[in-house]
Amino acid sequence: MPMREGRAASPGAGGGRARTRASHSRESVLAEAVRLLDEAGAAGLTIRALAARLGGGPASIYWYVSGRDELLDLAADSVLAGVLDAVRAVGEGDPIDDLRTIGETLFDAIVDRPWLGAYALRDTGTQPHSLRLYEKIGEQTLRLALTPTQRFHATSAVVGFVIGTAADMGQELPEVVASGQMDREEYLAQATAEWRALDEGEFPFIHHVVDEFARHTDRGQFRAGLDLLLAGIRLQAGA
Amino acid sequence: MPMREGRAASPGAGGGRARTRASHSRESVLAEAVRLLDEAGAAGLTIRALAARLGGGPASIYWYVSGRDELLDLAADSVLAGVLDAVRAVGEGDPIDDLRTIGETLFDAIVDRPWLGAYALRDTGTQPHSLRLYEKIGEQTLRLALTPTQRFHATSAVVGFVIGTAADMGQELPEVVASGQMDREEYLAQATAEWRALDEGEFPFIHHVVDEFARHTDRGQFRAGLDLLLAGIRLQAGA
DNA sequence: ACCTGAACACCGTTCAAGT
DNA sequence: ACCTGAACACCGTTCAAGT
Repeated sequence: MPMREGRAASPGAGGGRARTRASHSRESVLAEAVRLLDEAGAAGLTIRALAARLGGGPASIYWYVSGRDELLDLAADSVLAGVLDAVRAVGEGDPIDDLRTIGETLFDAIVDRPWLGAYALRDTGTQPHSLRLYEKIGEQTLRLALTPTQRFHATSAVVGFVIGTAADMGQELPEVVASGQMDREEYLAQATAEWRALDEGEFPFIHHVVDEFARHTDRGQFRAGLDLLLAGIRLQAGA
Repeated sequence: MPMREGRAASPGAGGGRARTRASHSRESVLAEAVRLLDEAGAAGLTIRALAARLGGGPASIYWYVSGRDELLDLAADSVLAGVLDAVRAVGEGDPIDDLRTIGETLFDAIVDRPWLGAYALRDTGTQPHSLRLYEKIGEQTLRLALTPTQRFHATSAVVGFVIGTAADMGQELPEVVASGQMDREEYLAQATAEWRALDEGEFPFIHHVVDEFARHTDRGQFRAGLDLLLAGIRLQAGA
């Protein structure tokens, strides 16, 4: 694991002498990885494409990162710095409300960057910002009348729900939208039509909620689910 | 999309004439895919490996399936037949208890087959068993005093929590366990040690729950979170 | 109808060698 | 200390051709 502190030797800064050899830094590698991920998704982040954009060969990446997996882990974690910053002031209000605020901020970040879902908050050992975000969420439960076990479970549940739901929604649109053949509205309309075509005796629930489905937004659905979970936590805390 | 009904022309059945050309069926392709997934995980399911095990060339797979993605989708869905069967009799008890039973059964199936997490209940349009499982979960909410919108949200929340949490836990152990260098206990011990080494002033929550973390089981953690969500749903239904 | 052969256009990763 | 060149051992997918 060759992990050094990046010394920020960004090309083109200063001197003006013509460069023949490419030179990166850990920060620039991760920043470019994030840019590539934003443009092309997780599948688009290849070692070779990343190296090409940095102006070097594939092998150079391995100086900064042990492999593609670690690259994804670190790139995802680096983005959580922004989430952490956005919730820095949270923690003075009603604890449940604050949990909701943090959860929504994290959810929005993943909706913005669907590739985040699969890698955010995965390994607190290698992801420093994930660790701090987990801590931040957990701290809200310290202000609730719960046992340590209950706090641990409540925090895990919130994290699991937010990440799980967001990750699921991020990849929800199968192939069609990704390839630009269809937008979200068309997709919803088609799925709705398929649901209506099902036998009503065999699928009573589907028919019962098909109108809700047609109207739903991912964010509203997430918000409602999070509120149910938070209601359960509040009940347990007797608050 | 060349999707025909499989006609089950499994080799070796009947005649006894020596076969020179490989011959599959859609069912045998999916069954072998599941076997490969169980042995080697999602990364191990390559078109080439699958074809080799079926005794043919890679191109033959494309007769039964439009590509690797559809293969994963269908293989995952095929396994849900077992889950559906296991919960067929559920639906006569307390609705919340029945939701818990279905949720746990699905969770256990994903723990057994970690590759399931990323593909189960993803697209009701192409996954018939996922559709039926979603219907089954939703039907329990029909017996609760909720509005259609609330039923839709409750069902989505349960599905999201179960799949999300299970998927997360299925890939939770990063590299070390997969490569067999470390078992779960060692991993937990190391992570616990790292948590204890953190500054207590900066990470009060981590220190507060480190003992719980050291003792926790994935299933217990899942169960506790699901109960919090179900408590929220029960509260909303006034039951 | 269903499979083969062979190619196309990629991958991640390693490692000796260079600077 | 950090990067290049070049190779190794793979991939998914396509498509004309065969049976």
